[in-house]
Amino acid sequence: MMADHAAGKPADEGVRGRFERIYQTLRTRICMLDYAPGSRLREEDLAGEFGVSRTPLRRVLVKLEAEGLLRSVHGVGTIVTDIDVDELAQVYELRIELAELVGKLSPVIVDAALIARFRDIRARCDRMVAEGDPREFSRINMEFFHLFTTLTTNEPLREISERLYYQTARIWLKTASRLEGFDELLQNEFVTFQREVADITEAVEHGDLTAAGYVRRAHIAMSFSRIRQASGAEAG
Amino acid sequence: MMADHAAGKPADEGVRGRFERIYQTLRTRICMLDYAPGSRLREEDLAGEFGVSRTPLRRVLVKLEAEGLLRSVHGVGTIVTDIDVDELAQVYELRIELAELVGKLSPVIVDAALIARFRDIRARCDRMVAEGDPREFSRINMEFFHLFTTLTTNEPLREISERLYYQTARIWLKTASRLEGFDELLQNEFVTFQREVADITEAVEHGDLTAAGYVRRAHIAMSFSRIRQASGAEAG
DNA sequence: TAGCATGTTGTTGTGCACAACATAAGAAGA
DNA sequence: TCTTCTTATGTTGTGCACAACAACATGCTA
Repeated sequence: MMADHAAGKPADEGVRGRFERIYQTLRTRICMLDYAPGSRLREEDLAGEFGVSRTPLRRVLVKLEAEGLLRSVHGVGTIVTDIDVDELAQVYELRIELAELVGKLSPVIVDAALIARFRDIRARCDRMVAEGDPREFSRINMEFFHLFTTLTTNEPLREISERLYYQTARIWLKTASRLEGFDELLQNEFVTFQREVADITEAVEHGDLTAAGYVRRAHIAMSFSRIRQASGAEAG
Repeated sequence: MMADHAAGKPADEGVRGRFERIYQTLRTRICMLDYAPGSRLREEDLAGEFGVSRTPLRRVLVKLEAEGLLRSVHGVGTIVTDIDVDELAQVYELRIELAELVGKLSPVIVDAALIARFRDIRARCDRMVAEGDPREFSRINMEFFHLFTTLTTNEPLREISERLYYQTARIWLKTASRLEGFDELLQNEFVTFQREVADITEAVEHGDLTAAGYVRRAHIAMSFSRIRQASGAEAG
């Protein structure tokens, strides 16, 4: 009856569950900039950390590479991809359209439990704004995204939205890290997101998922516009 | 100076090229029903056929499993997934919307070479209709899909459209195989597709990619409606 | 003869050793 | 001192052997 040496590692998880756990862990680290863009990872180190061999770990790396978050180069290493605002323009262009579709295709039946989840995250969002931590902002932003995608039951749409979201998730933190000192701009980002959460929550409360989709669409478009402006001001 | 023992295997292809070649080969076999839904594949056989070990081949199988075309079960085998019309409803729902987006997001500049490709496939489509072979229909349909996606330069949109297309590509051949003897229905399918190709070709000739997207959208929706009807008539 | 336990066979999953490859350091030469 | 070739080092890619697991066949028992 040996206990697991690592926390958060249930003994009854199958190979599929283990794969998912490692995958999500690494994906979160990349998107929270725990792994800086351009930095090198070693397969053996990661394998050792998660208590497996290189072989099953490589399956995770292959998937992350297919999603554009990593790049394995023979004889060099596994490099965390760098991101550029211009390269992400097409991804945002598509995310904008898919956000609208989330409110239109196969909408869920809104029940009390769903409304409660939106109200809960809205309350935590309000607290986050008071503190003003970019990292906490990114965390709640990620959580809110997952909640938003549950508004549709169209599974392919949810999968694709998730994939595109994680391709763009890093750019906000990366841009924000260059704006330290400009607290007004950061505070504006927090308040804007706060309004988005409030508006979408109220739309869900009224059962108007189409409206929720339009609000989300508009906010994604405006968010990217601000990111592009902040990057352009830096470069120009 | 050993010559390659297999045709279509250039010696200068990198590991990336080899991966893509094996991947597309297996994907085509699955979608052309060369591998019947539910049939079992052996990793070692496939590895031997392509002249590699199991290790690199498994990367291909992992990707095909992620796309829903295969299912690896420990101790059992690698099974070609079966497809159901009802399960594909959501995929079609999304494909319909993405087809419209292809004509709207980042449209390409239409030049003479692009028009020539559409006219070429239109001519071959006309010849196909005269012969009336379901397999040849599927092949041209696949080729036309790839040509259609070149109407947008939005790379994520093209990738996602491709993935969803191959998830649904088998259902037509599978449904058609049950309709042998109903030559009128098959001929109707051919002629309908012929009209789609003609309409989209003319839209491209006029540089109206938005219209091309709408035509494509309508045809995908109608095609799935007919497939659902044919399946329902069988079951009911 | 039905039911069950058990061994046998076949397949995918994993770990490990080595090959292929790229990079950087260092030495030799001009 | 600069250039260039060689060598050393470190990393990912591949092949192979074995473990984990499931399905099937076989024989034993009631």
